[in-house]
Amino acid sequence: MTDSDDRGTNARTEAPRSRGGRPRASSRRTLEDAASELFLEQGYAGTTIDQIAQRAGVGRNTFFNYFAAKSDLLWLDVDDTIAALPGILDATPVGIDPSAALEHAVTALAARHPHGAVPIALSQREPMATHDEFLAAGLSRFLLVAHALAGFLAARADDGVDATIVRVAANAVTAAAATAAGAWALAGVERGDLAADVGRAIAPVCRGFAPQLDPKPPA
Amino acid sequence: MTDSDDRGTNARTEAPRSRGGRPRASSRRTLEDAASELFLEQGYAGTTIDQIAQRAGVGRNTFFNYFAAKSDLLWLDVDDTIAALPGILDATPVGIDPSAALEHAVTALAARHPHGAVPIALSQREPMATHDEFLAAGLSRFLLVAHALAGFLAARADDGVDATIVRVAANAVTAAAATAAGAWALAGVERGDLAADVGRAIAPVCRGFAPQLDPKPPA
DNA sequence: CCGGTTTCGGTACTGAGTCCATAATGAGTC
DNA sequence: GACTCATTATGGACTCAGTACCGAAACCGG
Repeated sequence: MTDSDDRGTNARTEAPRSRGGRPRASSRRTLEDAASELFLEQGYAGTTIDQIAQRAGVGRNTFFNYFAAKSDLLWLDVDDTIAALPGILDATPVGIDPSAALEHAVTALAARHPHGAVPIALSQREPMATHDEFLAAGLSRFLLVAHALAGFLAARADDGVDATIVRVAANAVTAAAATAAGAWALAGVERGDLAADVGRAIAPVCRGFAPQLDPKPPA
Repeated sequence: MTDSDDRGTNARTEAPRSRGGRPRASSRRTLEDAASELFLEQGYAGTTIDQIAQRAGVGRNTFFNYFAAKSDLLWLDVDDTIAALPGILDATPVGIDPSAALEHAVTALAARHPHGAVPIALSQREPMATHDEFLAAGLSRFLLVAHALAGFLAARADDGVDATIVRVAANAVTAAAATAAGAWALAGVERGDLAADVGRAIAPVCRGFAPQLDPKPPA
């Protein structure tokens, strides 16, 4: 996650292919599938990038053309949903209070997430034993979301609102949502509606920050 | 942070030295100092563990006897404060509502933190350029705190309270506190009272979760 | 066919973290 | 003092992620 260029974390856009050039022999998908298989067989830590590339029929360097780090493979589904966040924020109605808009946007994001899309590491917890690296890579996603929410809040809240409290609220809401999403993912087959779970989790936080974020009624 | 044994993250206890054995030639402190110097001179990424060990007059492997990972060096002061959390939780009065107890404990923890103790990476941000690794290592600390708070809440809250909401509340409070602490650390010399800042940040969260965490008044 | 552009693939390198075998040191014991 | 035992230090060898570089392959428009 040290990159800000094309490849890696948030670059799932399928190759703009501006002009010419050699075609991408092994579409990103092939690497994802190879990795998923190997992770199931040998676990995450027990799988090397060489093996992934080899099974995908590709050179080792090609792997790094598509992913910035091995740990990015653990968050594929989540990255798709995160990529939709900016659009959702833009589409959030403007007439409502900032705290309500925040709650609305995050719930909408959760609703957009495919029901079966559970990160590899969470759906196969036992054979993985990666907790640390998995979570560390997850923090990058957390920060992306929290940063986007903070910008959203700052734009909608009164100018008088302290910038720090905006970031605190954004991070707290993100943490609540992430916790609920994690519990949802770990619930296994009998998991229910992600949006409902996330909504229940963030509602208290939004309520708590509402007095400071929302404009006072003029009365 | 892959370890649960003596060394690493949370082992700042100064050598119980139960019985005999070769003396610890280079007390952990020497390594910390050597690392701090080198980080200032060359930045975090530009400093290798070999260099740190060499300046401390110690073999490379000895470094790993005291720290589980290079990134642990970035969080020395924070680890000290986190180590005090269990004691603070135990000392929190039992007569009050769980949400108030949570707020009280976290504020007390912040109050205990030494005023000048700012993590290396935050106090010297420009020359470091490590944001990613720094934050990833920080997540381990976050989880330690959040887990402790969740256990605390679970013990104090009504039995009827959903376990997930307890974890959501603990994580949201931890996120709020961490955000405020980060802003405090980045504020530079004119930073004020950490406990006050943290208190302001977590109060809305605690207030928001109070209806679900605290026992209903019998009336 | 030719320049331009992009990807592919190999080699080589750095550095973190692990493993292991061995040496050094000290405490307790006889 | 000699012996044993536990603890720590140290060095060598190893794996693997991630980076840098370069030449070759493949496609594009002209």
